[in-house]
Amino acid sequence: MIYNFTRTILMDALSKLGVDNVQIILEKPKNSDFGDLSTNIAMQLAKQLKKAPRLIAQDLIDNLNIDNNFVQKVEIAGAGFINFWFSPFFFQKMLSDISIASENYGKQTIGNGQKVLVEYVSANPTGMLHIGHGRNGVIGDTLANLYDFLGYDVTREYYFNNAGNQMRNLAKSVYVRYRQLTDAPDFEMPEDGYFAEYIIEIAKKYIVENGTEFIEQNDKNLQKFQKFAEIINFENIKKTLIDLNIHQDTYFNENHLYESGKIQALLDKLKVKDLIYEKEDALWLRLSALGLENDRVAVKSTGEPTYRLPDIAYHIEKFERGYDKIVDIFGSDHIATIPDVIAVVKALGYDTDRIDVVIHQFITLTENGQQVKMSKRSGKSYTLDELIEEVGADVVRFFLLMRGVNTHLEFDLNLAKEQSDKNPVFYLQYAHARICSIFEKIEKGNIQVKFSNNLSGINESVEFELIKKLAEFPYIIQDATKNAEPHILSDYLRELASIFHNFYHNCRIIGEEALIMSGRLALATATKNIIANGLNILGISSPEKM
RNA sequence: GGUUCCGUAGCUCAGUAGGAUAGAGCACAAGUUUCCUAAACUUGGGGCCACAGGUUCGAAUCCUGUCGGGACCGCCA
Repeated sequence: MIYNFTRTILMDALSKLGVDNVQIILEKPKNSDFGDLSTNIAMQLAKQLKKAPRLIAQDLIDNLNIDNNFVQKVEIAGAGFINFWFSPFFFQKMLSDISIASENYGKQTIGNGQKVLVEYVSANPTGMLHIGHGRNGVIGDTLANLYDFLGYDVTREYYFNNAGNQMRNLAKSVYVRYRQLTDAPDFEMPEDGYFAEYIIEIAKKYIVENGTEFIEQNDKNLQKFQKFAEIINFENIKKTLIDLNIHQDTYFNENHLYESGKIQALLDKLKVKDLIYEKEDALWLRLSALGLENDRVAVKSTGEPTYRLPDIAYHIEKFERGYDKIVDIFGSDHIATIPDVIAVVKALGYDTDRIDVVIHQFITLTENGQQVKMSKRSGKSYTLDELIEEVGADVVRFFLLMRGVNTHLEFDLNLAKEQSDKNPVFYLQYAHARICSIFEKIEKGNIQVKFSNNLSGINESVEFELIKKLAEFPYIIQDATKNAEPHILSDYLRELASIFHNFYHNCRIIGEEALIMSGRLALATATKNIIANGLNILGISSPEKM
């Protein structure tokens, strides 16, 4: 509100000076000596107008149509900043608007019902999810929540491949474990097999359900083991996702692309466009014609396609399903392959600007200051299940979301396990619980509260600080979504909680005179709603008691 | 060797449409409770923003290079 208000009066003044089409940057000064809001527009225009910034600033102020009910003071400072101070009445009005919107404050319609597909997790059913999948899933799920909050029509998709090499490997590994448990203790695991403990569990389960009769190693039998393992793995994965409060609407099987003929259709199209050619019995994508470094194999000499072909077909499929926006969440291990896929999809005539690829970096787990190695081969990797079990879903989600997606985040197990004030999750949740307890006290103590629209009881600077922070919420949501950075929201909530705790410490609610009490209750209610909404978007619970 | 991410306080990290004195949490030190939850609040010390150049009124932020760490560079996905 202060942003729109200030932008409007500035634009008005600018047009009086004959300046149009400039973007006005408004920011909250770090130092409160510089007012409630600040703009550097005069400095921005210095070059264009060939005039000293401070003189431009003065011209602007002279032309500002200032309503003294809203604006207390405007000053020029430093090299040419224009600083605004707002009136208590304005802050009261802001709080009033926030209160009227109630739980819907911050919800927006800018998405306008546009269809967004967010794809995340997308782990193949070869085993348990690990912490890397967790980061992927939690980022995707939170972005989906954000889009939803902004009024987009969101579909959450999980893409998987239950065929191919990795799955055959899995089948073989389970089969070997089965043989080891039945007739052949010395049967050797394939070199690139899955060595993790759960493979043995699957084999044991197979025995429980099917007995221990001798099973010959052949394709048909391996198929049976594969299907068996796949079903168990998917059950486990889905359970883990639910435990972490990650939701998916649709599961898309890569195989569908083959069965429906989409892969063949893609190959045909590529041939027509001369983007594919044969060399050494394989089919190669002519990526060099699309501005990329090297051509890559699309179909191996064995006749099997590489992952590139279905990836391209899948993106086309997404376009054809009519999505306005396509969001992919990938780990940094995919970073090299994405340009290939995008380039081909673009060459086939699709508007790839609608694709937003979010790449997150890897995680390092530390315990007692030591890095916990995560190795797939040895099977010693920490599973998501174990992590959730140990520290709880709220903590896992928050820790995975509290850093920029582009940082190599360090997951400190000791800190995560800490059930104390050191753990940043509880700081937020505690603010929520504190507010709830005020209302509980009022209810139980039969305290009379007269709610009124008159917020003139709000006059302390801590209260204004809190209102300013509350008013940022809608912009924070937009920012976090646009930049695909959930941590923008978690950082904001932490700051909000901090200002609230400060307010709580300085301003009593119960027992104050009616006007002050009702005003502060409105403030507490608004804070509670925003924390609850924010935590909900992050997929974290808002406890009423702690 | 190439591509890419990162390098900011003792530790973990914000800040990168160029702007005012570079911030937060933790750790460390000192304080706050007859009063709505002390899982809280207040105050303090702590910095060659990896390094070197460049662009300009102004650079942690943009450009070039160097160094250090992660990821990727396959007829694996």
